[in-house]
Amino acid sequence: MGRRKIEMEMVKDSNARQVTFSKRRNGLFKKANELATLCAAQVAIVVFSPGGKSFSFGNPSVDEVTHRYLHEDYTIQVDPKQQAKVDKLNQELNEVHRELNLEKKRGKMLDKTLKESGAARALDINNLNYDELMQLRAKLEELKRNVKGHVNEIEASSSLLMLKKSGGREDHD
Amino acid sequence: MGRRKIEMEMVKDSNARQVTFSKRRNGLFKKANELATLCAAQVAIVVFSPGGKSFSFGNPSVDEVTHRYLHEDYTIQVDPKQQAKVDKLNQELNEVHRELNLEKKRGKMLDKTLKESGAARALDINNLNYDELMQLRAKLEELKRNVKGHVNEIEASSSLLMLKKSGGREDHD
DNA sequence: AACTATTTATAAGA
DNA sequence: TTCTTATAAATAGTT
Repeated sequence: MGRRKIEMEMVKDSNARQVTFSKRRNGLFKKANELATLCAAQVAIVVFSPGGKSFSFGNPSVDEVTHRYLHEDYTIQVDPKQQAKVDKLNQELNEVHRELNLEKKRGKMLDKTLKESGAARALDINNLNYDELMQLRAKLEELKRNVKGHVNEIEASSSLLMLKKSGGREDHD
Repeated sequence: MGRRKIEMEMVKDSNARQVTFSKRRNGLFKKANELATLCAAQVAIVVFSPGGKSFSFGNPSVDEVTHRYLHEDYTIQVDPKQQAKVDKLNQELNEVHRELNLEKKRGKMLDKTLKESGAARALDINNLNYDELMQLRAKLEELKRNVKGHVNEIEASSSLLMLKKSGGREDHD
């Protein structure tokens, strides 16, 4: 779209490629914003440059949209006689997910706070003494032991309960 | 971009909005595909229509790109004298993450298997007796109690160790 | 980073 | 929905 039509293959010159990447990334994000605005749609885009740097666009946010995508509502199709029981179990499961999400949010806040004081924080880590480091290491090893079983339990229960999604889903490419 | 210039606000007529959504979603995915092809970039897009239906584009796949985004490598910047200790801790942390990811993959396989036998599976749930349902419920409650603490531990440790990422990251909107 | 000749996307109409 | 077409927007090559 410009002075010449170009072949749809990787731009060979790495400088030209970087320029094209930058221009088209901006174009893509602008289009995404227009789609969200005009159509009241939610949109999330994540792009990695060839150099491995990430760029993102999200409306209302990358996290909210990807979370919705990854956790699209699943509902069990059951005999109406059993519906009450299943509803109760679904409620339990939703509660677990809600708690997980709350904790993740809290974790992010923590991350953000820590990142904001970047340099100072690095110092703190440098100043941990050997005992403190070993304590942290032990904690991580305990975590490693526990995480495996718990994730298994969560996934198994989820699999059991989340069988049929409401609404459709289309994939392209 | 056509017969007339339009205002950048939600299209009021819902039929027109649906048409615009459909056209522009295709345009957006096409642009994304071109960006990936021309620039050897990775791109993931998730869109929810106002009606709540999801559409996605991914190169090489939505999952691969979002996973990379959510797990971008974080590395601590430290005094070289302390580097050895920190390397060891980073290794521990990476091990935890690797295990988490492995378990998630296993969970997905399980989900897939279960979904493939959709109808039959619904029957199985219907045929759980009351005791079995209560057992499952108890399991979920136990999970709920444990999940909170464990996620806390993981996030706290992560926050401590994942301070400065290698490579940058830019957010738009 | 700005410019501009072209190509591409798309709003409206059929 | 799909196609057509007039026009707006994006962008490839240039400066």
